[in-house]
Formats: sequence, C-alpha cells, structure tokens
Amino acid sequence: MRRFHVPASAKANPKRRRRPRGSINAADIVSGAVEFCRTTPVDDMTMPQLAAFLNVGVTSIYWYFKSKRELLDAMTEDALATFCDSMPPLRGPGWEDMLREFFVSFYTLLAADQLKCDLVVRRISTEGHTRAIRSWDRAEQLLTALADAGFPPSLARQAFFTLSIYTQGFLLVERTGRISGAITSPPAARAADLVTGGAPAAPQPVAAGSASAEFDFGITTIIAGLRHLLPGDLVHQSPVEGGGRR
Amino acid sequence: MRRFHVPASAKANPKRRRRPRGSINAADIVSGAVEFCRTTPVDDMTMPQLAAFLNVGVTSIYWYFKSKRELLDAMTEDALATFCDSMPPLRGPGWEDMLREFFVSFYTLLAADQLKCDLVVRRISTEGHTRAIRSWDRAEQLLTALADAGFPPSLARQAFFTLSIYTQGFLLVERTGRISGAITSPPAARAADLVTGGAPAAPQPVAAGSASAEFDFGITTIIAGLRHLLPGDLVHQSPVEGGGRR
DNA sequence: ACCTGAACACCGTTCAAGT
DNA sequence: ACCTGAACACCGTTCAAGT
Repeated sequence: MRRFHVPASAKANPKRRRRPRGSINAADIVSGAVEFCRTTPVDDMTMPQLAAFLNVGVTSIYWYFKSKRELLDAMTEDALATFCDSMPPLRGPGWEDMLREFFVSFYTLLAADQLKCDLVVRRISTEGHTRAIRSWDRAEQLLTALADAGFPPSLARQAFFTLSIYTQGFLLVERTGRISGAITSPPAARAADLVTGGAPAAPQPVAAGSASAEFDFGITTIIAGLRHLLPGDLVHQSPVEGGGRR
Repeated sequence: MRRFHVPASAKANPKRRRRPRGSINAADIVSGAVEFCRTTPVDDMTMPQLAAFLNVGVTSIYWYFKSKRELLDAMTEDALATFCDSMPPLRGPGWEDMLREFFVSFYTLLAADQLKCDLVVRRISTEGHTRAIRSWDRAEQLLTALADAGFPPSLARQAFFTLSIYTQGFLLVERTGRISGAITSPPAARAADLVTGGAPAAPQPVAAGSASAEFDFGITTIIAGLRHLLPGDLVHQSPVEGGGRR
C-alpha cells in the first residue's frame, strides 16, 4: 500500500540526523578508515561502507577527498609515518648486523600489521628509486654505515635495493597467499602449484615462526653474498669461532 | 517521441544477432580474454567489456564459467602452461650457472609479458610451498642438481625459495611501479618515497637494461651467499680456507 | 543444451540542493 | 562553508525466458 518503494540498501541509516558543520574533518576520516580496516581488508573497503561506519553521508567524504584514490593515499601517508617512527634505531656493531636488524624490523613490523603491509608495500615501489632513500633518514644512515664499511656508494645502494626487494617480495607473497587462502577449484591444482620453492614441512598452514625462519634464511644468504663484494675482500677473516664478525 | 528510453550502454551491440548453438566454448572465451588483455590490463577487464569483445551476451560467459574468478583461474592455468613450456632446459655446467640461468629466464619471460606476469606471479604464492615444486619438472630437476652438488634437500629447497621470492618481488615491484606510474598528488611526495633502495641514476623511467642489471645483481649476490652454505664448504677454496660451520 | 536481455544489488562519483 | 540524498554510469551475477 506504500506509494513509493525505497530499497533498504538505499536509505543510509534513517536514524542518523544531519551532522553539525564542523563535526568531521580529513583527519577523522583517515583515522576512521584506518579503524574500519582493522576489521576489513583495505581492498574490500567501500565508500558507502566507510560512510556508514563514520556515520556520515557518503558525499561528505568527497568534500575532503576528491576520490577514493586520494583517501587511500592519505591513509598510506599515515601508515608510512607511523611505520617509519616504529622502526628501531640502527645499532648492530657491524654493517652485517645493522643490515639484518634493519630488514628484520622492516619485515616484522609489516608482517604484524595487515593494513600497514598492504598500504606501505604497495606504495613503496611506486616511486622513483634514487630519491627514495633521501626521504628516510634511517635508510640514509644505513647507507652511510655501509660506506664506512668500505662499500662504494653504488654498491651500497644496490645491496639495500636487493634486500628491500627480497623483503617486499616475501611480504607480498605472504599476503596474497593469505588472501586467496583456500582456492575453490580442486581440479585446477595441477600446474597451479608452481615455483614457490618449498617450505620446511607444513603442508598448508605455514606457522608464523617458520615463515620468519624462512625470511631469515634469505636475509642471511644475501648478507653472506654481500660480504664477497666488499672491495677489501677480507671476507670473514677467521672461520666462525668468534661467533662471526668481530 | 519514442515510447521507452533504452540507455545506449544497456543494449549490447544491436547489430549482433543471436549466435548459433555451438558457436562459443570455454577455450574460445579464455583465448579471447587473453587477446583482450593484450590491450587492457587484466585488472581492468570487465565481464561486459569482454562479452562485447567476444561478440556474445554477457550471460553466455556464465554458462561456461560460473564466476569471473573462475575465468581468471582458467586464464592463469593457461598462462602457467605456456610459461612452463617456454622455460628453456637447464644447462649450466655447475649448480651456480644452472640457478642463475633458471631465474634469469624466469624473470625475462615474465617481465616481457604483462599479462603472464600478473597472472602467474599472483598465483604462484597462492599454493602451499612444499608440493609446489613437485608439479613442475624443471624445478624438480634443479633441486636434484643442487642435491648432486652437495646441498641437503631442505637447504636446496630454501635456496630455491629465496631466489623465487626475490624474483617474484622484483617482478611485483616493477609491475606496481608501472601501474601507478605517475602519481597524482605532487604534495604527497614526501614520506611517500621510501625504502626502495636506489636505482643507478635514472630518475624515473627505469631503462629495461638497467632493471635487468639490478635484477642480476641480486641473483648473483644470493648465489654467492649460497656458496657458503655448501656443507663441504669449499667456498672458493682459498681465501677462507676453513670456511665456516661444521 | 546453449544463448540471451532484463533486472538486482552494489560501487565510485557527481549534482543540486539544503543549512 | 559544509553536509546531504538522489541520481548516474558502471560492475558482477542471477532470473526467466527464448531457441
């Protein structure tokens, strides 16, 4: 008997009343979106969903961000800032420990935070390479330390780049693995299985500890390889005994 | 004066006439989709767009694939098969050259084919690790060769895994870099630049040759690191003499 | 059995107001 | 100036036929 049909999905929460003028701002939207993504993967975040979560009209978001892309960029900026802040200071006694600790922190921090991982890793590769380091003092310190250890600057940058790619690759592979978790098609499992190498033993559910052990293996291997490229080529001037370098 | 308004977008090409019974099949759809993606990135492929390209009703696709996901899986299966076929046989005289050639081919093949890269790299990480190799004979050959060279099986698998992660990481970073190419917001360029390490000199347009040189650096470094883990530890049998653990 | 347009619930974004 | 619902063009998918 009703005259016009309003589909349930179309009318955003009818209880909500018009908000007063200054009741939201860009920062609130970003932090709200971050909070929303503690529950839902960023890729599934939707403007209407976010608006409902924030208790605003969808259109209001567009007053502060002219597109979803721009909002995501702001979230990324945010994630990047807190990520950089939470990276511990460098402290290894030698360049090898410094490198290892840096990238282990890098990995650990992002592996523990799904949203930060999605945002930061996705963004990281997006910019030019050379000027990248300049904007992050911790990274620049690392390069300086490598230079002090005897690496020519271009070698130091390549070393950093290699470790960075490996770490990002590890995170990305872990992430996409998590997402598409259980693949639907059992008949398609033939060529589908590929390259990925081979985890220790666990067939499917890779334990957190084991993933980290696998990560460490790569870092250790790369650092061992870098040792060879040191111009002085002292390699590791006594076998192991001392527990390694100095 | 027309009685009903049909929006232009809604009526799929009006010239097209109903197709006869057996005029399409799953294989045609997959190969058509692959052809379509020579022009458009997979991520932008749309069911209506694909249908128009194939000159079928959208719904017809759903007769053969019950979802877009399933179609993409079929395309991936396809890409994986031709990718495996085009991997050249192993031939390096030693394990080091074999590893290097394998992963350089891996990289080169996928770097040259946007679609294959998107599909294969995305899929690769999706499956369990251990059984992955078993399904690809070339990979299994490699592991056998590593075993012959003296690597214990679990070490061989970890070595393979590390190189694989690095290669995938490199491809992914290159790919996402290409996609979001020119970022919209110049003011956001601050913390946005991060980690990525530092390409030789080119500010933005990374030359193909330079990317490949960067890739090679990482492969070489990792292989050099692996040399140290050989149990016999002949390393390069002079400077280090005793070598390390055991 | 195979092919199809209309329709549905959703999305990102814009328009044209309301305050 | 800031907040808003209605509307638009699109998407993936399903329905209810047509042949």
